[in-house]
Amino acid sequence: MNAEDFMTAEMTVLSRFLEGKPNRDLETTQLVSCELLRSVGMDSINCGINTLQNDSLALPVAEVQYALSAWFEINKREMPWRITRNPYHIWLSEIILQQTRVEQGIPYFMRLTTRFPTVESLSDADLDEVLQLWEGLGYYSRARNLHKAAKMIVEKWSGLIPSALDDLLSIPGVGPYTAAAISSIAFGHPHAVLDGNVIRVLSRIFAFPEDVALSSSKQTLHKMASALLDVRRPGDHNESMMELGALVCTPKPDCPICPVRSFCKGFETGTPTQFPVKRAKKKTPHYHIAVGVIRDEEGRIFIQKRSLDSMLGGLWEFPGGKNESTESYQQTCRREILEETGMSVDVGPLIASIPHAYSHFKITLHAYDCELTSSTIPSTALSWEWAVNEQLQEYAFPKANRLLINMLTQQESGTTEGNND
DNA sequence: AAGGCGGGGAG
DNA sequence: CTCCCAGCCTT
Repeated sequence: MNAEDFMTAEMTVLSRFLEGKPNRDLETTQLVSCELLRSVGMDSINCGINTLQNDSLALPVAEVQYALSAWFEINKREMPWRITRNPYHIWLSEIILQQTRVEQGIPYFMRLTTRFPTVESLSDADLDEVLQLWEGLGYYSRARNLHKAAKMIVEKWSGLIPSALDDLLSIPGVGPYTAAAISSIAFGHPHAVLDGNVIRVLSRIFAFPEDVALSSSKQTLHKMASALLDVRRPGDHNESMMELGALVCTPKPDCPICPVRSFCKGFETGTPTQFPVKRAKKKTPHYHIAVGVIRDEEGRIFIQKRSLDSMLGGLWEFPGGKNESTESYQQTCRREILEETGMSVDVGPLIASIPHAYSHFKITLHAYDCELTSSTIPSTALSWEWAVNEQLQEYAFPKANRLLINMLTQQESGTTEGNND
């Protein structure tokens, strides 16, 4: 087909789409080839609902692309990183958005780009400051890798984000998704992204019957995404797939308003929510953590910095640790503080018990008022500080620790200002 | 291939 | 409560 015929075909497809008459049998539309489907085993998979047929799975790619682009232009949300193609901003936004909702990430993007307008300014910063700006966003290895990556980009590429997939993949914190996203959105290179949204959309369109966590499934889904990619506008296409997954093809999908429902096997069979197929995850354990609030003679509070390679690495915390169930929480508190810092304390009254959920376990943080009984200088391998209340705002703390700090601050202001109740 | 790694919003 | 989000890294 020559270019002119292709244009004509596209116009035909578009006008039919706009008339609400998508037509699977248009001979001018590109089809996801049966060869592709066969190569990934989709022609003979019994998904338990019905046996999938090549014909019922073949997608008119041009129609789907038009449906997606038309929907996207009308429905896309405004985001601060959508007003630019500055690769640095695209990179930063993609790191922020890993496992993170757009609404949650926006204020962090604004603060980080304001404080660090360039890769150089980010690479020159202290990791502590980056972590402080990242506090509350979770997955702190992203912040550590971001900082490490900035230094690498300055050294290796003179501060310019590379555009080639292999170069991007060599950057700490940049994996297959992020590399394809930066490459396509910032540089217009034809790489399809495969994230949680795209996996959901594609697994429903194709009624993909296998566990999407398997690497073989990822490969298959990526081939599908690549076959569907609109190489004339890769970035917009990728964003439209993800936006569809975020706004329409959600865990509880709104199929009646979906622009591609007429191409969707999941919709056709009335069982879109059966996809994507995921194995049940095991339930999370619940730990009890006891920590101590220790003040010196000047009323400053003891805090320590978590090891960089640990969970919540680089953040600050109150000393303490996990209860071993053969002991009381007070005993846990005393034992852990001695082990971690070498300081002996008398454990006083309970200040608060704060519940908190992590992704793979739950904790209750029991905080005790502690009295230092040894004059020993803390002999911990970790960094530590005696900090006054105002300073506590300048350190990065995990969520449960931050809640405790807020309670301490409230207590203090309540006693100094006098309680009217 | 499997598990670790945060926090928040939706239902 | 549960689910899951513009995933990456280590083992």
